Amino acid sequence: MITKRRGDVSLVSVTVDLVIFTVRSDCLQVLLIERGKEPHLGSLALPGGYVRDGEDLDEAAARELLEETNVDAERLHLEQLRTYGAPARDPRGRVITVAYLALGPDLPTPTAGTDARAARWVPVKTAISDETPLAFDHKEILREGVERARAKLEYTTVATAFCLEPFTVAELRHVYEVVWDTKLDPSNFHRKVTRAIGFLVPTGQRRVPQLGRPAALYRRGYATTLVPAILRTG
Amino acid sequence: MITKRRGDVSLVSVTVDLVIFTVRSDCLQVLLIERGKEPHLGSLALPGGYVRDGEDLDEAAARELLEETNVDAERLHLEQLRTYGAPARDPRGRVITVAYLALGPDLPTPTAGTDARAARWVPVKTAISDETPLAFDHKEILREGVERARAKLEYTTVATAFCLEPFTVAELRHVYEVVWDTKLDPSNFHRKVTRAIGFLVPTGQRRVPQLGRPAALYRRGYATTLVPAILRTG
DNA sequence: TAACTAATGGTCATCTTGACCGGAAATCGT
DNA sequence: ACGATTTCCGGTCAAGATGACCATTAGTTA
Repeated sequence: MITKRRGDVSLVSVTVDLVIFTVRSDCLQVLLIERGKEPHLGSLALPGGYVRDGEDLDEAAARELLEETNVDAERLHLEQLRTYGAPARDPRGRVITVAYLALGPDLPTPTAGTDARAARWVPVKTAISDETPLAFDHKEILREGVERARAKLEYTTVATAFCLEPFTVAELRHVYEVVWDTKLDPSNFHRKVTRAIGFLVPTGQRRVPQLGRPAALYRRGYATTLVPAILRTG
Repeated sequence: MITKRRGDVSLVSVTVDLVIFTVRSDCLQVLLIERGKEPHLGSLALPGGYVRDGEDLDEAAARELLEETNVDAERLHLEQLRTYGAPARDPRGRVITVAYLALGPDLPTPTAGTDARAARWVPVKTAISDETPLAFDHKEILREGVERARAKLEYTTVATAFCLEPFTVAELRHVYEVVWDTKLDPSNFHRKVTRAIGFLVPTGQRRVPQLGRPAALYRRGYATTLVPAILRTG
């Protein structure tokens, strides 16, 4: 293991890794790359990379997001998840990684990044299963990302980050159903979501669907916390 | 600024910083140290220190906790808060810090640690005010720690981490009142906490106070999430 | 024009919450 | 000894939230 010191202090490399979720084809999907170099060459992994000199952590996450998905971080919800620093988590030496959670609407199919052979969307159900090995400790990171996303839908308004504006209540409900993997009563969901203060702003427009009654269109409101919360039960 | 590289990759120093809260004399207090060396010599700061070779982040946090407070981390609630890595946050060079939140019962007055001239409890109200300068970005970290602690009391059972077992419902209520800086209705609070599943385990014992009716004694239950949650309102 | 589908509104029993009252169980002062 | 005082803790009640479910609305399709 390579170890350098600055004075009495050990030095480490710092990376950011991204858990990027979207809702695609009725399914919560995560962006994974096929690693293009060692270690773990060819393995599936979370996209990420080294934090550069003079770069803040959030900046590094936004930059990696742009590189891997060609989507401006402005349009996504991006928040820090947790930092992972087990001494042996990377065979190259002491590398700690700051994991970020990114939530966005159905994004363009990503191009392969610099260090990756390929990048693609993988259903979360597949990615977290034991049959899908992931590089480093990325499976643990992914699992915590899923749990964080699920929990945040309860008491924050982040679910709207999965929707392209303007969106319908049904689209928002679909997000909840997919992320939580449950069915929700359309009528009760409609009531909750429209009464929650600052959650949705009606545009006055309507969208005519393939089938059924046209639905009102909304934009995100100013609220970030959801009161009252929408709780998972059962 | 000192910068070293390993191959193409910049190397940074990693520290852990601790936001240690306790409830003392009707007041939420945070453990601060007076720095014993540069930079920010003499300033108030959060306790913390460098992560050592071969040491996991949680281990480093537990070790620093022990060094600064002489309290075994087993008895405290310890969780990662967030990682701070603004490029210029430390004049010594690139140093990122993994902040931890620690919650515990009224702890023994701490001894000064290795890098500190003195360590003492400071009321949070004082510590976050503009009249109290803190070293580095520690004021921002402290503010986020306070907000995290307040939020966690709503939907988790961590409030019991502030209590020495066994404890009474009134002691637990006191924790909520101090952390949230509100008054709570004793009767309604009693109903909520005793009905919340897995929150409290009755010991069958009672404690006779200076004044008033004896109170039943409880221990922590198995639950970590609080259902139903106890929400702050108004 | 009837059938179909999805959006959205309404009803109702149940549960939770906050405000508040009152009894229980201890100590203290006289 | 006995009431005053304090705190614990149980009970009541109205208001609001929730889940289950039905009804209406507004489109398309056969």
